[in-house]
Amino acid sequence: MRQTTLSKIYRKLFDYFGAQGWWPADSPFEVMVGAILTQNTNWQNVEKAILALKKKGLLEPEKLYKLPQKKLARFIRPAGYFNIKAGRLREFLNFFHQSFKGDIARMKKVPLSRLRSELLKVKGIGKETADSILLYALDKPIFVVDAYTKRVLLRHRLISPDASYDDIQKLFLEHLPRDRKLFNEFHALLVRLGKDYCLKNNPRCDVCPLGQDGFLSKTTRV
DNA sequence: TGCCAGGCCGGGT
DNA sequence: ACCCGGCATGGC
Repeated sequence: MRQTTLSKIYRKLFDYFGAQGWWPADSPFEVMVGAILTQNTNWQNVEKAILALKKKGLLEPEKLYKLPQKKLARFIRPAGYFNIKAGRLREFLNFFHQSFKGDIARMKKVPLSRLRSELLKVKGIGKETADSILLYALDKPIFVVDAYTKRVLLRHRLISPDASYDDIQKLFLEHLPRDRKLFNEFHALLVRLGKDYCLKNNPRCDVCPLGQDGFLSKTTRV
């Protein structure tokens, strides 16, 4: 891939869609909770769960930390997998409390690579969730790869079907300036494109902003 | 009405 | 190192 390929795609998406204003949340803590709740789940359902917690004033580090898992599960029910996710949130909240006393600023002081490996040790936090937390809650310069990212890149022949998370992440990290605002906006734009034009069952390739037959020539294939 | 949504884990090969 | 089943609600 040429250096400019991703930059061109970014410019094209930004010109077309404009700024996406991610992550939709009132606080970094809400981003972290949302990142776990949205695992393999429609964002609309996550919003319901978030709202349920907000209504009870529970969407704060200490409050949620003290909430029994059983009750937590009841509030986040609309987000699906609620028992699994209650357990995962519990794991994360323990980590957040024990390592940083529930303090975002304290957490932000840890260097990116070390914080990432610590997050990945938390049961229930995988690469995408960790990177979402790092980028969108803590302003760290890391790129988030998700199902939309893969689908869009695959459709435009910029990756092979068996490309791994790390393969795809490397593309962005190695071909773009290390700029957290760029990473933030770019990923949000890819999701937007994925939602509006690159759906699994209803693709609208004929009117895709990046072009119908793949964005660039075949020589740019990875 | 079935299919899908901003994954991850644990056990098996 | 992969592959698969399980986890669950709500919208279209």
